[in-house]
Amino acid sequence: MNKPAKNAISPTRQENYPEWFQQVIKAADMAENSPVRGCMVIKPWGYAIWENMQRILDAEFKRTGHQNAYFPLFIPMSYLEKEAKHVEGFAKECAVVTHHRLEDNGAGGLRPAGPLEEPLVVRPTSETIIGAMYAKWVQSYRDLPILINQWANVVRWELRTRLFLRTAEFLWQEGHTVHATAEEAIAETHQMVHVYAEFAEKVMAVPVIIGEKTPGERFPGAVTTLSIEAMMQDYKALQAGTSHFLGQNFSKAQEIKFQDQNNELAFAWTTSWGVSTRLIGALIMTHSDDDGLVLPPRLAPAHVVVMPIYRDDETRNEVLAACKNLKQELEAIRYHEGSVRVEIDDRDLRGGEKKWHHIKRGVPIRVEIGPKDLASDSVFVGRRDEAKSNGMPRSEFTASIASVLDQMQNNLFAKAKAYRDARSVDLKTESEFRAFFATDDDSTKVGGFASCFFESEEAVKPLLDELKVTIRCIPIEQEKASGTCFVTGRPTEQKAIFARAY
RNA sequence: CGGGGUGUAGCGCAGUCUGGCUAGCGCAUCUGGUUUGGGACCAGAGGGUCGUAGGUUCGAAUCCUAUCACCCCGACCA
Repeated sequence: MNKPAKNAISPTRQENYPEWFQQVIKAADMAENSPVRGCMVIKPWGYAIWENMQRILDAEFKRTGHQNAYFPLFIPMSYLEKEAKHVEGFAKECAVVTHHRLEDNGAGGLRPAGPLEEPLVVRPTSETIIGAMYAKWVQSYRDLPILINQWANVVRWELRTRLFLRTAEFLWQEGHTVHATAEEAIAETHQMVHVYAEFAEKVMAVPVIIGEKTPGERFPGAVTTLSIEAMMQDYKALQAGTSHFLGQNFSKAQEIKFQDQNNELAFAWTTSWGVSTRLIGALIMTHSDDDGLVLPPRLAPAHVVVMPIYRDDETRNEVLAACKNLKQELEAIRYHEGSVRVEIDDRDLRGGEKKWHHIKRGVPIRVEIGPKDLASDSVFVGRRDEAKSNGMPRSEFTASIASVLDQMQNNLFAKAKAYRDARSVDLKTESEFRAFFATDDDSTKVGGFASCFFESEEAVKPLLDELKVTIRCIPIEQEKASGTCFVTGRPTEQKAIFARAY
């Protein structure tokens, strides 16, 4: 049977966006659901993207003075109870270990043996366990700041899960820092949200808005939560990273105290910040098209896939040798923090099938080399962002590869930004707001980012609940201004981005 | 937790109402052949505790009871 002639992915984005998202992941072979409810298996192609993210972010964390460490997966339940808002926020979604060891149940199966004295919570986030250690480590102002990050998995027992966007277990990094002053901690919080924004825009080619969360959307126990917000192709917002100023809430709950330079005992100021495998979801939903995954070159596990074309064993060796030679030459070319990454695909598959395989996986550049190309010392090149392939002299290809990759990277960002800006509006009244978020039966693609003055969360909540819209953030870079609340009509200086969200 | 739905080959499904050939189809896989600068074609093959347990019956994928799992809508989602 022939595959659809037009698009590799069915349904298309227009037809059914959520289903399209699942199909892109499947077609690119990035991840799949596991036998464990809500938990995904990240397959090599997906994991390689994560490794690229890790490597680049980790270098940024180190550059900004942080070190990596590792803390336990299990947290004594009592630790979580110490900060009231924190418990409230996380209790419902915690997985809890109540027993240790297994024994024969007498029916050929197993059963848990000994109950634990105190249940252990599988970390939903590590503020409490890390704070408990910090309390021991911090005695003097000379012990500060503590700037530590950990790469880990966390578990949040969500009721409804979706690959990469919300899974019961996910991979992330969490930075946890301790400072002597509020100013320093606040500066850290801002520094890290800017690291995330820079990463999103420069590496992921995903335009983001940096903003502050309103009290209702804040991390439980935080004084201030900063986030980066991105717009997906269905115009919904995705929170892609957060950075929290925790004030002294956790240090008081956990007794993180130190003697300052005036010989007085003071509670420390803490922060935490994190990004997760959800970034991969953001990547997919920002750039991919109806032919599958589209990867920004800086994160692509392979920049170039080389496909040898041959009919018989005679040409095979010759063509393969040329492919290996090209791979070697390309790999000697520097590209950002490494070199050009090249794969040779000499699997025994038909050419068309191979080509589509790599299109669906989002490889930026495909190169085909056959006997005719050898004769003319040229290569046949296809770009993921262009429908047609073109022949060109081999030397021209190798000389331009780095700049072509950069150009593709920049194009992706520009395209995503234009897409977002086209759906970002300023709205002044409730009727404008309702019209903007009105549900269209023919399409799930309605709404976008609405920038509006609002009096308070309470004042707009009923309308937001009705329309399933949330306050994403109060952008930190917007100009100070005053206007009138789009719901109550009363004067206010608060202005936020409103959107439907994942 | 409330409402609805589905469990049959790796994936997608038909068959269930009305019990009865050896449980079938498409895709995928494997083999052989013809092909090959573009998602091939022909022929053949392998692959199933019909979610699980019990019951009714000469006979159960099909009827009955219980149970488990998953999906959709809602609630929930710092």
